[in-house]
Amino acid sequence: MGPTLRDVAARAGVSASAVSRTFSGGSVSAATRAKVEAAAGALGYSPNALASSLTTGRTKLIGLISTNFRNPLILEIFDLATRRLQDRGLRPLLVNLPEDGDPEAWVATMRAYSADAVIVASSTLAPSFARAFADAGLPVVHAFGRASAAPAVDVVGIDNVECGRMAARELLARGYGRLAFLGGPAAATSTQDRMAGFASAVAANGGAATHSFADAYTFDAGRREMARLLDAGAPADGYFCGDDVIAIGALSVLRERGFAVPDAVGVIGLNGMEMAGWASIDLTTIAQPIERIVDAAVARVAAMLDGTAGAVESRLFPCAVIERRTLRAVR
Amino acid sequence: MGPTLRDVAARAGVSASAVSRTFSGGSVSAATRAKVEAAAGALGYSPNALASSLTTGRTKLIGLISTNFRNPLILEIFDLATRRLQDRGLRPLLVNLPEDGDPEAWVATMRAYSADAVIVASSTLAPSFARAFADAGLPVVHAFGRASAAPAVDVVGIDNVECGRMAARELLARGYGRLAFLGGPAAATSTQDRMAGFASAVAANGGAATHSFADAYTFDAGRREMARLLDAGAPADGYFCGDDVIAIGALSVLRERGFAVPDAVGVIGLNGMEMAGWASIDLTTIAQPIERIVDAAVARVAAMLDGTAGAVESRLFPCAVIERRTLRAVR
DNA sequence: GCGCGTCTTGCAACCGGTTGCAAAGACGAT
DNA sequence: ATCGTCTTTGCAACCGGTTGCAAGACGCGC
Repeated sequence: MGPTLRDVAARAGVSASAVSRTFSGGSVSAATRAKVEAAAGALGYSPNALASSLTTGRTKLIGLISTNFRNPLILEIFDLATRRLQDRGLRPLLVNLPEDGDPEAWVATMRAYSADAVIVASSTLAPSFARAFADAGLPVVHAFGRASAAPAVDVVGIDNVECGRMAARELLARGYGRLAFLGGPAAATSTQDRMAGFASAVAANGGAATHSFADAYTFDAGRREMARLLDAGAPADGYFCGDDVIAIGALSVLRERGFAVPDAVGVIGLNGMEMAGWASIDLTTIAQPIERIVDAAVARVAAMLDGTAGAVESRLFPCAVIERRTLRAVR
Repeated sequence: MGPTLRDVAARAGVSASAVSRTFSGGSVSAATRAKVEAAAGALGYSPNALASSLTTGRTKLIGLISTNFRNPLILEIFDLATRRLQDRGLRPLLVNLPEDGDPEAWVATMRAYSADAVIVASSTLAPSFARAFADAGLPVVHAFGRASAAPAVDVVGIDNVECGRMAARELLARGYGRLAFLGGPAAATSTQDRMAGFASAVAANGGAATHSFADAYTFDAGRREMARLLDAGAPADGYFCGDDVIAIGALSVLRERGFAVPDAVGVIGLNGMEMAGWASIDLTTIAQPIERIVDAAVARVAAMLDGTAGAVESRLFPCAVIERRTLRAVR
């Protein structure tokens, strides 16, 4: 399509190697560099990154793989991740993983494009998904993934079990007595971990929590599941929702049906997405430090490419409760 | 890294060409194909798409360039666009365009990666931005862009001027008399067009509309601007907000300050994003047919790659008002 | 002017596929 | 058995850069 390195070489009256070296930081005399740059400028030459990747083995392409393209939280993640990658000269190759996400097809895709590394950004995928990339020799970081004592791949995220406990403590401290976990899809590792932590803390307090699951990370799924719970009778008075969007949906049903929130019924979410703070919503939630997580994930990937990354590790950042108006005051 | 085509050829006892042809749909005998596939399977071979792009000139990489990574609407667009591209075997190379978006750097990036085409998904960027890609010989579609009578690049989107008129008609029909346009950033082409249509329809009715601009497509920016308007006195009673997120922010201030929405003050948004329909928000808005637009943009790109695309064109889809609870009934 | 070390340069091979071309092979008809 | 046609196959050149190597240019001290 455009002019090639040899075109530039011919016009500048130097060899192809000289041109290559001026563009890839090799050692070239000032005179040669000037000639090459003049010729390249005149021709409108720009080096073909893919051709060079053939010999260097580096494409600067980073697979950015995610599910949940419906959850607004992921947009904050994309915004940060793309910025950070771009700042380092890396290019995100975006993958919208279908529900039935078979890793193999995507491993093959990433290999076909010689991605330098892969960031799996998902709190729902099992560790085995990310491991498939590692097994194929692709550097991989699982952002928002489940940590493990003997990790097979790098994980950067939060301690979902601890978040579950934290939610239980908040609800109990405010005198809510009949607690329920209203999670996201049951298959998600984050749902399982949050539920486990929640249940254990409730049990430690001598209580018992019920649990149920919305079938997606959407407002409507949250609404449907809360409506179902209310219709089924014997509702709880303290809900821990495994995601803010679901919490917002659940909240809308509670308010519609005349439950006094937070006095009669309390709701706490998880994620800390921007909309939870919108005036008409005002959801008390456990916020994830998204920026720190994404920064750490990208930094880790960059370190892997430099070869300065150490052993595989799980890095978890602390979450914090953001108090708003869906839980009453501590008694 | 992985095994190469020649490794497979050696193991299968055939030439490299035979392997290449089995994988890229050339004519090969059944016997050879079987041998090659067996060898490839045993070796775990997967073809290097980038190497083949060198000779074929096709990478199946599609630049997906956007601004506004903070507006939830863009997530719906990403979800659809990535799905549609993936369905066609195309790979989105995502670009988060910085504020000071100089096209040249990104044209160079797209050329460096030999992107087959570029989709610019933004209602704020000027036509000249997309044109820079076309000028560099890259097929480009501007989704959500400004149409033109003599288009230089393909545009798929909506008629923002007509949307402005539509908003004015809705407000007037419901008896709101003092109308105001509260747009997004003034530099955005969509803001300018929506305002122009709004002003012209109000003028045609013998009235006059005021206008002002939020400085970003965010809840907070909408809040700030509406608060400023109210503080400045002489507020309007019918607002057309150039974006749903801004409308939701503006609405929150109105409700906080005790204005009766929709009886005393009406608000109509634009976009039709999912959250506008959430129970506690219930924003009347003009919905863009996002799915049709994205489908058309991707289809157009695919046609360009096939060489079946005709002349450059602007394709606009109709918008429709979604009635909710921020405008009173038609009088 | 000479010898030596350092820097710059070009050649040529290579990265991993693709493809035009001609030779080889398969097959049916005569 | 011969001929002609069609298909399959391998060779070798090529896509656009990179890089090891050796030769050439240059500067410096003696």
